[in-house]
Amino acid sequence: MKETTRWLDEHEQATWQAYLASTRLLEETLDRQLQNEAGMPHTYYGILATLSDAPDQRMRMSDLAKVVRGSPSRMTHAITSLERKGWVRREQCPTDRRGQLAVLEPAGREVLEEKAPGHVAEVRSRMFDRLSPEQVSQLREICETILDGLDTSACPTTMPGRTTVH
Amino acid sequence: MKETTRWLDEHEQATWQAYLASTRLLEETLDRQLQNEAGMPHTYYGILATLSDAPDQRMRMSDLAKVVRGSPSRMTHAITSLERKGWVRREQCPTDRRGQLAVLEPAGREVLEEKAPGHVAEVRSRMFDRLSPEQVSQLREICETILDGLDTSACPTTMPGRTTVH
DNA sequence: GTCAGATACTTGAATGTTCAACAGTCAAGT
DNA sequence: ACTTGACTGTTGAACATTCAAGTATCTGAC
Repeated sequence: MKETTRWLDEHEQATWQAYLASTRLLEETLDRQLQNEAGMPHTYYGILATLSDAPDQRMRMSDLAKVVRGSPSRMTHAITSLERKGWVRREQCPTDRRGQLAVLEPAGREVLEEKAPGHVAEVRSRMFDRLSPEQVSQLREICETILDGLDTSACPTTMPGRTTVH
Repeated sequence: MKETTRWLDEHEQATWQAYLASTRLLEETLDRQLQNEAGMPHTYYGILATLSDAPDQRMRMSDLAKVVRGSPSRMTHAITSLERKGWVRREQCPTDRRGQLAVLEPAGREVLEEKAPGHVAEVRSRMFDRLSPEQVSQLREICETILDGLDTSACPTTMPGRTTVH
């Protein structure tokens, strides 16, 4: 308990500041873009995208929550909101009466297909187009390392197969 | 307009997924820790920390917003909330009658000093302790590059001098 | 000096997130 | 069969953030 704190040195501080600023600003930028063009935040887009990759365009709430890394509560609220827009529908899980399935509606798939190109373009222009191939690899390595230290549940390295871009 | 979209290849997708997951999860972790231990979100902690580094522990709302990269509205709400907790106080700006100064209260400084070690420890254990020195440098480079492409206003590379850790 | 436009901050409504508490269901043991 | 405990999902309140609109003040051009 008595140990004196190991503060961040100058380089670490600068790194931390840059990290915070860039990650927040990027998230904010993507959020705003999707909000304007698709009428939903980035996280909701992620939900639709995940659903569209799922077999039969449907998924259990809890699984969805795991993949997207959101709380159960968040999922409930999110799906409720997406349901109101007609982009998603709930369905009783046939094998488990506790369960609910979130099902992507045609309208939802449409929005997704319509807005995906713009979104990818944004991601590219803000991130991948600015980094060298080596930097992309470095970033991946770094993020996966950090993730390993955080992710108590869920997949350590592999992602479920995705055909669409998020 | 007709251009076919350049989708992300497999490696880019994996990178993007890892990036999203790690940044969100890390932010969430820090947020939760500060919420539990200090009773405020990470962004509010950043505001207090910024104030504590400012000359005379005070700063114009707009300058504060610039440094922390938040909207004016956010600042108003945030300072209002911090004021309610007695950690900050508003003061009329002497040179510009439109202006407001946010002033760090002793109580605010106390919370900051009390909670800073735990916060730094968390940042270390989640991030810096897991990365090699080269990776830290790479990360800094990457974040600064991305930031350059996003930051319309504010400082491109240099941060205002900070003595405290965030 | 005055007026137009920019700047600084506030307000209130809407949205998304979290948390704690809850109800229904399952699975395992007894 | 029953009970216990885990799991699934929902609810409502609290909170942070955004957006659009509004007020007050400053600044510069005329």
